[in-house]
Amino acid sequence: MDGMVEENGTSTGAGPADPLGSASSSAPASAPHVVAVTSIVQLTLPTQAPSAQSVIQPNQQSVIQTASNIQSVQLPKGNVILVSKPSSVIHTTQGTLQTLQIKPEPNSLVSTQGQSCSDDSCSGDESPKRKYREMLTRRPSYRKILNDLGGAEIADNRMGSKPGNENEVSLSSSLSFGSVIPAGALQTESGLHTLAVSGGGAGGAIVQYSTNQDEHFYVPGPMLEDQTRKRELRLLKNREAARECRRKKKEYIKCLENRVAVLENQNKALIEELKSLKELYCQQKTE
DNA sequence: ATCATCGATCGTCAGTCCCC
DNA sequence: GGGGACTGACGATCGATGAT
Repeated sequence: MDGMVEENGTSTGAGPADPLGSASSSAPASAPHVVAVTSIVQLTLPTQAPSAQSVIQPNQQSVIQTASNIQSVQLPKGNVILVSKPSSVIHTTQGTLQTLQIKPEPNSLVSTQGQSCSDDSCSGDESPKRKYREMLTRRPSYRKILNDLGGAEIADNRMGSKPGNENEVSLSSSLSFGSVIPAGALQTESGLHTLAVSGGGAGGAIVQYSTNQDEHFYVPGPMLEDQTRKRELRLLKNREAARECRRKKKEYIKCLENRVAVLENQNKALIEELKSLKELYCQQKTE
């Protein structure tokens, strides 16, 4: 999922997995596409309102893109339309003058070059097995994805969490390692039992309880101090890592939602433009 | 007021990845 | 290979909401 779309809808990179990016990079430079031209008509489409500006800017990865700014294509009846439309959603990398090939196939909307590939599925030697393998491989971590997005600067707005938990019981004044205490003495609201025990090391120790058969807690002896300290540290780190991971996951999902919105807008605009082009074509045809 | 349900959040475990 | 980081999965908890 490289090359994600940021909130403003601009692509941040031409990542290989970006469906927009992959659609545009395959056009050979300046390949002419004049086929059996019988007549050429140049149209100038009415300029649209600013709100209807192209969603695909010239410096963007366009869904429909060529290397040259004038291109001819074959229409079903042999006519060629040169479209000059300043705010067209169909841009070249260098200009906005471009021709369209309206292919006879019903499913093909707009194509230059005769290759209407707009996703990764058309990349030649990609076998289905290979694609499945890639699907099954672990996707990049949220950290990587967000780094690629340039969103790594997402503020460290950690949720004011503090290490330790609400039910930590400090009995440092009365406990020592090896103590055995009644279970009832450690009741907490949620039933979690973590003891803070002083002595036996620098700054005391956090230990997990254990119970013996007759419902007493056993405070581990000094030999377990290191183990329990390490465990507590590991749990603490993992706790914070889980928080961070969830935060990144939320960001990632937000990005995906934004991307969906942008692509929906693009799709809408393209459909509208195609509609108007078809109308123009029909007009020309009837004349 | 009480109960059931649902969604969100959290902590923990386990598996995987990645760097040294 | 070892250790740390990351993340999916699971269960527990909590608050909101609707039904009774």
